[in-house]
Amino acid sequence: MTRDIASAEAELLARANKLAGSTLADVAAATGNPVPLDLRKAKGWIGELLECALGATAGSRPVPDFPELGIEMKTLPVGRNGRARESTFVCTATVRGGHTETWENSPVRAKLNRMLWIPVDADPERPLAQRRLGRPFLWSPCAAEESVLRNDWEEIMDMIAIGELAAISSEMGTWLQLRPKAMHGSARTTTFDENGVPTKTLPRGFYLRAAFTNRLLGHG
DNA sequence: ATCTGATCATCT
DNA sequence: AGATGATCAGAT
Repeated sequence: MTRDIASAEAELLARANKLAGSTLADVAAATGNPVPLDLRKAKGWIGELLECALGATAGSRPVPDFPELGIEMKTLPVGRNGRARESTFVCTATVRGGHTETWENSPVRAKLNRMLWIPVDADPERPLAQRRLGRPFLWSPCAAEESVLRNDWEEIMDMIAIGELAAISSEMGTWLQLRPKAMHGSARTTTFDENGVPTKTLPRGFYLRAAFTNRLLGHG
């Protein structure tokens, strides 16, 4: 890593650190965003608020939030017990088969390679506006962690490559899992079955299990 | 349509 | 209570 990337990364972390302890109402006021009553119809609101506050530039492109730094930012909803309340969406899964994607050049690895995690109070008893941000931290997988993540990814992608998407269960994967990622249950995208015939299927995404993010929170 | 941001709601 | 399966909003 070059020195300017390293310092830009440190500067991003410093800016995120200044937000630690703020309420969502504070951040919303500073960025000129209204706070919704709850997240039922604004599920991504906290993530979008923090992207706005920190100046993420990726938009909805399938690249890390801070492309020039190679950093992916994620909010991490934490319950009163200090543990993650939800899995973490990583990115859409390429479900169209073909064996061109490798772990090394996959979008999953590009995002997991360097992440800025921002814990957020997600106590459902506390009104959204009063929830506070925790202390952000940068993370990259160590060799052992990357090996597990890579194995999960390869098992899933191997099944997709041979047309066995329909047989993939959400229970596959130690830390990475494949789950529906769609507007509703009748959404469809194209995949290829075991005979190579184009077939419609529910779009899927890769998610990190809470068992994984809890390790990052010190609850391994 | 398909990507991003995720949490909700239900089942076990 | 935890995990799976379903769903909601916005950008391109």
